[in-house]
Amino acid sequence: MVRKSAQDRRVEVLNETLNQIQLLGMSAVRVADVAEAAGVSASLIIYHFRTKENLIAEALILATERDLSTLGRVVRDADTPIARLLGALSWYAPTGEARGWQIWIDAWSAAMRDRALAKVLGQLQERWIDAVAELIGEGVAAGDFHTDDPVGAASRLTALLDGLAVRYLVEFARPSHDDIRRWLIRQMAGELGVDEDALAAPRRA
Amino acid sequence: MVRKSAQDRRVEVLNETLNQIQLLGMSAVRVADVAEAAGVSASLIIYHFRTKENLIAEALILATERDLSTLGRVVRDADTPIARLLGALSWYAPTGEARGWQIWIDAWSAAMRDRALAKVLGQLQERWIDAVAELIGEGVAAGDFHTDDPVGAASRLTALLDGLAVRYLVEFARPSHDDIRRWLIRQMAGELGVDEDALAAPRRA
DNA sequence: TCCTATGCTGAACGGCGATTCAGTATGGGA
DNA sequence: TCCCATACTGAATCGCCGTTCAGCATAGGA
Repeated sequence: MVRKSAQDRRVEVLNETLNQIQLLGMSAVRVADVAEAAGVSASLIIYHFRTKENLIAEALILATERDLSTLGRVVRDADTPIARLLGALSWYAPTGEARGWQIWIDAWSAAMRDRALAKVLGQLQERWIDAVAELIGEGVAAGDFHTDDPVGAASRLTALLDGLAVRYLVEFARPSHDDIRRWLIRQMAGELGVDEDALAAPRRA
Repeated sequence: MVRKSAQDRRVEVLNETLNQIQLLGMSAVRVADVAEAAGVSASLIIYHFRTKENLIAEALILATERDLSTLGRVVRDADTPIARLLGALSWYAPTGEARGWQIWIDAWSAAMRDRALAKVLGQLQERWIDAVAELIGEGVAAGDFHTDDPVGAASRLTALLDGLAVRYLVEFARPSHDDIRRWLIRQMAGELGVDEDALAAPRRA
């Protein structure tokens, strides 16, 4: 065993924890699974995190931080309001690269009975809605979008995507990639008073 | 212990199972919890259902049947297309009387890793969408609604409600009853080309 | 170079919870 | 009335898994 600094080892283990949660589900992961996947002993994990509950809580916090910072990057990478909003929502959508979706569905289920977890999820969701609302606000200021309730529009857009995510990930009667994209654009058009075509091909506009 | 017919005992236990799932969560219920709540021994439950997994699977099947038959009743009880659709969706909404919502969120999480469960949920969801689509179709025929894609509209409406249900039930930044109702009506109006006012007060129309 | 703080381990522990089992008792048919 | 199929039970079993513990080993400062 290569000896590492506590800090390094912790993030290493947390990453593997996220992998395993995604693979096996939050309620099914065993400490031993994470240990094996990370190539360390189970006791090491307890040594660093004290309890399994702690391990999972920290892993979820790490995941929210990552998601939010990725969101920031995605937003910074586009220039027009339309492209930025579309980029953000496309990344949020279950068909995007956001690999963590399954984790959030697990987390919802757990959070219904876990105050602390509910709080973490609440912050994540609030920051998502705020970010989307802000993008919408920018678009309104630029004259691209038209709505008098950016926050409401952001809530509804993300809620629709949450609902679609469930259907996409649970694998039954799965809506196609294209359906989801089309529906997202339709919803944006309706909420923001934009032409669907302007959304469908923003780069060629 | 009063001795009952196997059939009676089974439904009794299944009901108590659903209660306990809602109370404790699908992954946390123990056979002993259900047994205690039902006033029987744990062995009785295994006697009737062979395994815990089975017990939960059967309970969920029962729950879907109930939901669907309640849906049928709700729909039958209203007369105009607008009232029927609104009734159905209001019942589906997490603010409605549908007491089982938490169970479905748990079930989503489990279904991501359980083919059989995913199939049950798929059927439930498909029948919901079909029913809603049919109501929309009726409304279109009657000239109340306008859309060329009833199934798509039904999918999006129910997906939005799924997403809102999560926010409502996880208890963080919970949208209010009224928000949800307003948003539902707004979405219906957008999807179906109806006046929001006609939806907001259908009985006085 | 040595020494120690600390990263790390394997083996054992402990308790929990599903399932088994051997047996009890009762409702309903003959 | 009697009898037995079967509903039902308590106690025991058994495997699983988080956590503890006693010690090992190494990086890095003195």
